[in-house]
Amino acid sequence: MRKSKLETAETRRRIVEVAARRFRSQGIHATGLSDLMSEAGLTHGGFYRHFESKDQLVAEACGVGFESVIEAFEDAASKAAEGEAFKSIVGSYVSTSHRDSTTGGCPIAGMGSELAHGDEATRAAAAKGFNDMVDVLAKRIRRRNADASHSDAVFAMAAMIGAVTLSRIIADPEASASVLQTVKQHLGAD
Amino acid sequence: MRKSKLETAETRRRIVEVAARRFRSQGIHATGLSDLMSEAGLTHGGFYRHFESKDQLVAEACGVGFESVIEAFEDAASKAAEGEAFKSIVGSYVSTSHRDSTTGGCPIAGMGSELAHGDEATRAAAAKGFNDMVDVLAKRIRRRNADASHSDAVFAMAAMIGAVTLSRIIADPEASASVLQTVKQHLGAD
DNA sequence: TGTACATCAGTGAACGCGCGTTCACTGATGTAC
DNA sequence: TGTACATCAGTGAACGCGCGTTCACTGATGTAC
Repeated sequence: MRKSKLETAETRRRIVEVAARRFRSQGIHATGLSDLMSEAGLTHGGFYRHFESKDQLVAEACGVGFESVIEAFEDAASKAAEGEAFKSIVGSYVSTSHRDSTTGGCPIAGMGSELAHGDEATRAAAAKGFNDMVDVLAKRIRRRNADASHSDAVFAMAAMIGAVTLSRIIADPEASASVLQTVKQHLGAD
Repeated sequence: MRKSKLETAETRRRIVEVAARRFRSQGIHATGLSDLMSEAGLTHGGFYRHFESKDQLVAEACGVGFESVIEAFEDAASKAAEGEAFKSIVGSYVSTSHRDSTTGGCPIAGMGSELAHGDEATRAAAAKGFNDMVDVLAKRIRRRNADASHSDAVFAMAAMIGAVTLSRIIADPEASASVLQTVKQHLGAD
């Protein structure tokens, strides 16, 4: 039953992608490896041919999750009109469609409180992801100097993450959307 | 072995308090009822004399958690100089001591991503807690009208929640504190 | 290039464990007379 | 106020279940000659 190197790499990639989706949408603790593996078309026994532990998968899935967010940032920026890239990024992040995204979304918004209790590699991946998001955002902020842009980007990201986290907790659709709208407006992206 | 009504009420209160502490510091899924009960000085079998389910306890513990945060808000405000109440509240929330608090802290910062998957009562308790925090904060914001103060308070809370969530994920103490400092500064509370 | 053998991806059963929940039981509390 | 009985808080064992992890096995892939 041995698979070719290509197939093996493909399988591994598929497991990480499924994990990145499920961890973000359901949470880390709430997602079992058996479910994950069967969604990837495998039985759970094979998991340890690819990973040392669930923790290792969490860290990798976290990294992959951020990659998709960074891509979305770049996308939003490139589609925006001249000088509107910042607004475009904020608008795409602080949105009902990000809130309702079951397959993707920002790892910090989706599993933030669980990441705080993650192992070293997981927290490192999350911190790197955050820094990457900040850097992409900072580049789109017009300020007198780079430090000011960076500081503005950190602040904006904190508000954006808080907004999406809150919007997912608040069950009433109007109240939930209102939080998003308020934060978007205060960041000058409405 | 039956206990008096007073003792029963006291026991129940103790379970909720222990739960409010542990859920916030370790997360909901990561906290077992057996651990909880033994920390409250009981065996786990007695749990269902007080609660219908773990979910019910989660909702109540969430409510109790917010009460302590509201208290901290009022405390910070009352100790502040004239016109500095807003700064004082933000400063106490966006702080390393809140970040490092193992026994308390804001339920949304401590278990935000898990609350998003909570049952109806839990999410209702969380939404109420958020609105309460916003209201207390809004009262301390001097603005032309109440709506503007409320809007400012929602925005500030989102940034504050994001900041503490992030600071708990980022392992490097300097980088973690820097996020807190940046957000505090942008909210005018440094 | 062909052959013999080692490697290892994936299977499926099993491991020990802790989870939330249930239950028979105990005996002090609360209540009805 | 005193007594008989029902209630029920708490115990400790057990329930079924799913968790993360391990392992013997299969057989195609990869490798060495």
